[in-house]
Amino acid sequence: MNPEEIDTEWVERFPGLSRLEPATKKLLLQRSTVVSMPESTVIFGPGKSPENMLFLLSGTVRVQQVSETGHEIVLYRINAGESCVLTTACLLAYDDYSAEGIAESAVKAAAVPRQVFDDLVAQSPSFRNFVFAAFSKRITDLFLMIDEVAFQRMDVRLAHKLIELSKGGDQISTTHQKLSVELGTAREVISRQLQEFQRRAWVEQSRGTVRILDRAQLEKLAARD
Amino acid sequence: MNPEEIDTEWVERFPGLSRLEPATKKLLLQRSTVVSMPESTVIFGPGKSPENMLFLLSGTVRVQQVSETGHEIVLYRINAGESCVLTTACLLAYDDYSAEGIAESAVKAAAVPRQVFDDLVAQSPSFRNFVFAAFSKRITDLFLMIDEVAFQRMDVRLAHKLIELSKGGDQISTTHQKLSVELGTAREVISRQLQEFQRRAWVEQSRGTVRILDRAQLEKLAARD
DNA sequence: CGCGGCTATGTGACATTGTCACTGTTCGCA
DNA sequence: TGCGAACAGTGACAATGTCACATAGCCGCG
Repeated sequence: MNPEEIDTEWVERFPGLSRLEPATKKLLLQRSTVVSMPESTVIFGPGKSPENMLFLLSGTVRVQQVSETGHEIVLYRINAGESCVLTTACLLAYDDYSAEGIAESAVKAAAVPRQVFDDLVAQSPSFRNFVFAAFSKRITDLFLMIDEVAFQRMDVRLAHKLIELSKGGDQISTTHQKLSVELGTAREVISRQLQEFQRRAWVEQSRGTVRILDRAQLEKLAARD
Repeated sequence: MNPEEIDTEWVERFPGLSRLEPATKKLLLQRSTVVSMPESTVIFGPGKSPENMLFLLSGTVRVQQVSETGHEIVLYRINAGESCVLTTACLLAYDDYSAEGIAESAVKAAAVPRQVFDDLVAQSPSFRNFVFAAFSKRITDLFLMIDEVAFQRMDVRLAHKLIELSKGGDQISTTHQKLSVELGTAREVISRQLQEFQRRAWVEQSRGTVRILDRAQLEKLAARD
């Protein structure tokens, strides 16, 4: 909790919630607290179920999975304006699973107690709509991810990920190791693919960064699906 | 709808619903209709959103995905006692996606109109609980599936799938092609793996069937994760 | 400055899996 | 009986994963 940054109007700036009934907004604001967490905080994980539902106001949370074999893969990210509802709900129901949520940057979020969340779902049709839409989006995204992991070529997936991580810029600060976790593959595979991209003058590498030289070509490859 | 098979007590036999409040049960029974569908019915799919939520009373529904490349993979099955809530909800929210649900056997289900479903969520805490538990289970299962597809060896996955499909018996009626769709791989890969299993005398093959000879060895391999 | 120690990256050999283009086999049925 | 469709087998090759290393850049510290 960060007193000087309390924002009693956060609901208005939350895309999915601004159209709620006034009474619902009031309840949300009254019964929630705004919390801040530094980068790298483990927000939830094995044996660490949160007791609150979070609504992300700023920052991003990376949700990833570590399998028994030590392999890791990034499942998805929760950005400002989205909620952890589903992941939180999952943890409440099945606390023996292996995904964890990590603050990828400093994070500010509204924490809503479980009971309040339940009341909101009961009271507000538009809040129900918001929650079910979030669940639905997540499930359909997971469907697409399964399809990609199972059937997509690595070069296409890497090109796609580079475009995504560049966020419009041309410089990406990351390592081959981190990229391999993003895609659920081995570091060596990333190294080889990046070398091939470099050979084609699509990217330029230096220790810890990848610079995009020919975005158009990368996008063309990424579109192959 | 199948008049002679109407079962006004189905709610009682539904594991997740039998503990609902009496008023909720009554509402469910009054406002739903029991429908029957023959095997191979496409219950939902691209461009075919159902207007009702289904609660499966008997039979199973296979949910699979067809990607643009023509590859297929089975995502999960819905068995008697479970509901299509999530998949249906997904379709309502994002009707441009590619998963489809197919009756794997003759299916009997209770159809609940969307509006009634919404009312139930609003009214009944235990129905909410049921719905969120279903969503949560599905999402955690999808997490596990992503992990398996990304990191598990094919022989382990096939052994696992054979055990699962055998349902305790030793005879499985399926083709290499169907097994490849179950695991999201190519038919040739299944053929090779089954030949290896056969060489080790773990299974016996004939056209359209696989017979398990050494379940213990298959289970031992399947446990490798 | 130079020297470890750490992290990041490169490399080659090999195993596994996916793809392609076939062939052969079995089954149902006209 | 012959034909077509579905099912299964095969070999060559490409793509990806695994392993055991080697090499290179970075940083703090004496």
